[in-house]
Amino acid sequence: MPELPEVETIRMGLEKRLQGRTIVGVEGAGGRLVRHNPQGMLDLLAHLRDAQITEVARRGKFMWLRFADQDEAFVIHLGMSGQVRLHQSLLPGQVSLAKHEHLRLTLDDGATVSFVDPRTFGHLTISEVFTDEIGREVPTLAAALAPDPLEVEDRRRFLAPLKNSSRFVKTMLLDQRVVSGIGNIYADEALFRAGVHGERRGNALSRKVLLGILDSAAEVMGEAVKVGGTSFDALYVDTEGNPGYFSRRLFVYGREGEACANCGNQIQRTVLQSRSHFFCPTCQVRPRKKRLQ
DNA sequence: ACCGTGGCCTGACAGC
DNA sequence: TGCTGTCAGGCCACGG
Repeated sequence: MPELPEVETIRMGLEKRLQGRTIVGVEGAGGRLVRHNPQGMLDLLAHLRDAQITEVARRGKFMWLRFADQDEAFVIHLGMSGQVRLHQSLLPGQVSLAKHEHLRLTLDDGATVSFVDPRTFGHLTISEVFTDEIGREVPTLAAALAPDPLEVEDRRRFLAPLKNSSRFVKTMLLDQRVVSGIGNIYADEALFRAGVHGERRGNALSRKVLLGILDSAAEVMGEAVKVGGTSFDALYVDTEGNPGYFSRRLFVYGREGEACANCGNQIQRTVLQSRSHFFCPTCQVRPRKKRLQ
């Protein structure tokens, strides 16, 4: 579930408490979460044990820890239901891993970091890093990822694939190889703010309109980071267990039948590639339909 | 190369 | 208070 703002909220929470710390204890349950590791859970634990954390980094929805004297990063992807929780110390009765707790790290200050994921769509992976075309060190696991709109100021960098394709613009916003970090919530919010329907084709939109969509995406995600992201339920909470407060500032997502804040007409929901698409039918003009024979 | 669908999983919620 | 169906913030693999 978490998109860029939620992952960034968690990254900041981790950075505050993990940077400079050394991992003194590791406990892992294995299973689906480590499916991308060729060497499995034991190798992952071996990389983490006694490692000193130097950095907590993020691109799009991927997050990773870097360590002193290691070329490998510990990559965390939360999928739909992944959580990372910090505790000052081990609570009584917390000795063994809880249900859906797949990995637990103990730090040299006694704090613990737990990775929880009921649906196991997320993954935890050790991956080597390389230096990408904009000079950032990123894990090879995330090599196909485009940069995200909050790390690249010049949004023209994202234009070419959008402008040259006849795919739906919403589909491309969700394509992490085109621009990363945007998921279903923020795609709909960015399109609403830009006044563009998600079923417009990329090559049917002007560069100006496309840049406007990218600006809106950066703007809405930046605002969401400031209030800790979007929580609809207890599935998304930050590292301290607190929800984010951006759901009250969503204009269209999850608001089918409610009045559009801009024009007062009813927000509609449609399905695009098996996923909900929320939009205002008057503020976001649909593409012209081909005349049926 | 694209679109649409279904699958991966569990839990929450609505309606009966 | 069940039960059953539907849905979910991500992503990937099919088939057409």
